[in-house]
Amino acid sequence: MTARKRYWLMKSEPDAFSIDDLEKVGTEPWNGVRNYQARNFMRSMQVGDGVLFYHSNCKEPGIVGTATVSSTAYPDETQFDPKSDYHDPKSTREDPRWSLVDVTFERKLKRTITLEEVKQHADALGEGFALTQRGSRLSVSPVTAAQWKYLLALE
DNA sequence: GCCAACGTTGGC
DNA sequence: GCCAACGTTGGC
Repeated sequence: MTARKRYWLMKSEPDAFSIDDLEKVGTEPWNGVRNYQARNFMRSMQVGDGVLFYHSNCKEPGIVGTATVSSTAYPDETQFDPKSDYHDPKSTREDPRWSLVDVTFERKLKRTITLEEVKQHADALGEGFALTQRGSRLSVSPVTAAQWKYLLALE
């Protein structure tokens, strides 16, 4: 079964986990997502899908690199760990509530494509792009092939 | 640190 | 099932 490659935007706070951190570890389980919509997007991911890595809640928010999805979704272990910030007492092993995928470093962009710059291209990106949609706080969201191409051409 | 936007929770 | 209260996100 091969599905057509799809594309995603994944946000991370660089203080917590940056593109440099991903480069260092190579592959990271994308744990801690506790939003159903974001979770559902991860559950629909396929190995090989492209990821735009976005730095949020920092001095210069923007797209800083690319990664690839390197596993399909599986249960996020941190939900079962009482000591974790991400612990969810309502989740059970029999019926895990939260999933994650593994994300593997691909490359850092030569420069940050800042949120400010992305906004200047809002019209070209069209509707339904998370970063230019007002009020969108989803940490995982879909990107079209056209948006992917357009954004990386800005680099 | 402020605050708008939005998701979740829980009383009724 | 409504909705007020509360918590979180994330730009600024």
